[in-house]
Amino acid sequence: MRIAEVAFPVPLHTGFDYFVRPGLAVGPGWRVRAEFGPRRAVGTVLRVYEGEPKMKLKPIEYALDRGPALSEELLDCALWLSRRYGAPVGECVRAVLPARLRSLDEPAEFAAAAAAPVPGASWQLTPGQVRALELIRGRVSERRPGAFLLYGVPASGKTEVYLRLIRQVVGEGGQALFIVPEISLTGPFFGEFAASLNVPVVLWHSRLGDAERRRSWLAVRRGLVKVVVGARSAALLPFSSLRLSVVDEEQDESFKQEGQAPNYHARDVVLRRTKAFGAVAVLGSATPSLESWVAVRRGELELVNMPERVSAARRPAITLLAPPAGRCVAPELAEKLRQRLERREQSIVLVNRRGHSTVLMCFKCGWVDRCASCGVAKIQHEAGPGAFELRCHHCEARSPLPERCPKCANPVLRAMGAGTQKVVSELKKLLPAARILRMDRDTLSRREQDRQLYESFRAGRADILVGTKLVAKSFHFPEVTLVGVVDADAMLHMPDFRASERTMQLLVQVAGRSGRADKPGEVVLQTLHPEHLAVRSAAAGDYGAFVDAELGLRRELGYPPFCALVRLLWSGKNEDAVAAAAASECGRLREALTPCGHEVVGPAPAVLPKEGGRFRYHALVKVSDPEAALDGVLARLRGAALPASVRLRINVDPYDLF
DNA sequence: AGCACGCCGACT
DNA sequence: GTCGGCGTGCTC
Repeated sequence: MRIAEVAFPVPLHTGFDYFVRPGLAVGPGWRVRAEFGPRRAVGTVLRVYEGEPKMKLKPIEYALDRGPALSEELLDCALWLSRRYGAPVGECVRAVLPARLRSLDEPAEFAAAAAAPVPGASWQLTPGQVRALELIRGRVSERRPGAFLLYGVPASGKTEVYLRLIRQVVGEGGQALFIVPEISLTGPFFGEFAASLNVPVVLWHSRLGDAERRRSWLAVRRGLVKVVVGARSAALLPFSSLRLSVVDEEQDESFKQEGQAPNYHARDVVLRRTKAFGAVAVLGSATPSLESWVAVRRGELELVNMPERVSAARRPAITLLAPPAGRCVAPELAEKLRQRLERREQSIVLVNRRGHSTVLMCFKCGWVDRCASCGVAKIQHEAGPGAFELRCHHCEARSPLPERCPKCANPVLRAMGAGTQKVVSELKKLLPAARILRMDRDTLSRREQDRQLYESFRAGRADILVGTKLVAKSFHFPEVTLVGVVDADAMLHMPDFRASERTMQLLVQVAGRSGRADKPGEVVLQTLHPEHLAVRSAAAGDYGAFVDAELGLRRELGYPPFCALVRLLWSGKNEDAVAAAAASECGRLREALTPCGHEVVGPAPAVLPKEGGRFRYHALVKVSDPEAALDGVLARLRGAALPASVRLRINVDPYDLF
């Protein structure tokens, strides 16, 4: 009897066997409809085999299409996602299929956004660019697979290298994938980039509507689309003739999908799929992730160095300052801002937090207002001129500012620290003539405002841009000659082993915004920890020294990239049941894994202790030898029995440890 | 995730 | 009496 194993889009780790009627054409990757429990559902065939079933099988009713919806390569990718990230197969299959795919027989013509022709770049390439292009181009045209880490200091012209490689591949008829961070935020700015490619480009990100998503997906599958510029999910598109993949800012955390299974990392998916196509992958960064450095040492990535900045651009001068008491901006920084104002040059001020200030606290009893549904401290926001409210930065719930402590009635409630709003109002007082723009998640939440904001700053209609780390992204503001960081060490104190790496990368990136053109740039970092490795190396512009030292620390402490982490998150409405399930499972895991040299940390209430009325407990498994042991650990976790009221989420290589 | 089944509270 | 709440269990 012919049997088909079918995956359904449900959070279950198994496929389900169905009887295949003689004469029914189905195979791996085909979409089929069948009875699934009390309902009928569309599933995807994982494999077809000949066998005698142990139980009575239901039949497949029919196939939705006349061929497979998923190529062998893409189905294989879905199965790999499931294994690598411990995610239910059906959800992995769903992740590589567009929502509401009706049929595969839609019209074949496809007009991608037309690109305005741009004169070919004629400027002189740096020796680094020439070397990089020779090496990678050769590999592309010889059709030899390869994976490169393009390590280029800020302003070394990585984008020009990407563009030339993409044009080459398109000229040879192949497909190119270009993945960039946060395209849903920066998407509006990519028009000019797409135009400079001079070929039809498809933008792929999470804000696309169903119809456009479906059309683009099918066009990529048919090979009608040659270039995709997209967010992380573009790594899961159904390429037919992929020849080149580029991941820009490869260290960026937005490439890791958190929150929803499968918790994949687009960088890893790209590397695997590009290899499957025998194609060339390029990971580019001025501040590569420690994972990629280790991959270079292991020979999995080839390092390509671009140490020179293009044209006359020089590295900005960097000054360290102690943060001033009682205010946000030190007099020295204020003075430098004033000088820029006089010279009609622009400045960027980075603040790590949106809102007005940090936690609101009662100075008598220590009471802190926490969000009822998330359990985290609320942040003070300026709702209007001089009017304040509290906001939960997790769920965005708002509440009025209490006049006195609800616990001890003490009227003295104080908010510490500084957010973007407070820095803006302080700067307005210090520099009344300055035209100041603010850019953070709050200002970008209003549609189209982001583009206006960006354009008015670039057009010189403002003098100072105050913002969160969004301002560190690769926008080009040629008139910026000063970058100030109000709280350079804000992230260092996060209880997270990546705190140092994140700080270093952010500081290098934001410093790179200063002095790009012929005007020399300057950077001021306000920090209480000028001696800290991340701050010191950022100030010295020595990423290599940072990487060496930090890798030493990671190895010593047994953190990635020298082990794999698996974060386990149990949640449920009954806190006792959640805690008990977490404890017993951790006990069993510890018993099984400790003898193998792995470590189980926890369980403990999650840093975000509640979400949507569900209590959360978490634990961390450190897998010391991921190559050999990760599969086994994940298999053990999948098999774990749980009470029905408790849900377990598995996150492999987590970035979110809260 | 759906969806059914089952066992307790306030309605016509 | 039964409509409906959501805890529990199952899906080839």
